[in-house]
Amino acid sequence: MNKQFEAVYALVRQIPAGKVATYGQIARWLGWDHGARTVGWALRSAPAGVPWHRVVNGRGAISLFDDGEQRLRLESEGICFNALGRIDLKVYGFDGFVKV
DNA sequence: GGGCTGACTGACG
DNA sequence: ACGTCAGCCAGCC
Repeated sequence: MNKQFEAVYALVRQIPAGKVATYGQIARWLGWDHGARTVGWALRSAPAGVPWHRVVNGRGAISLFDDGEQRLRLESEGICFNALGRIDLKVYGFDGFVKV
């Protein structure tokens, strides 16, 4: 487990229920201006306890192929999807990350 | 050490 | 708003 990975998990854990964050947002928060992909990769190995389902791509859509499950989890947390199956980041976007 | 892959993003048409 | 192209980062052959 790398330190940077833990930083990602720490940030994701800060996302409260009913809110979501984007890969790029987390990436930039960590200083990886163009390493959003790495964030997704870190989440790929995310340990239990990390609400990875609250992380979506910059367009507010689920990039993961198992969108069925992820979407279900988000909806059970009070997050509504629009007709196009995307999340309104202006409403559910979370930006209250705190440095650890 | 070299090259490929991926849970992304921004720009362009 | 959607599809395509190119760029960046870290891990795994």
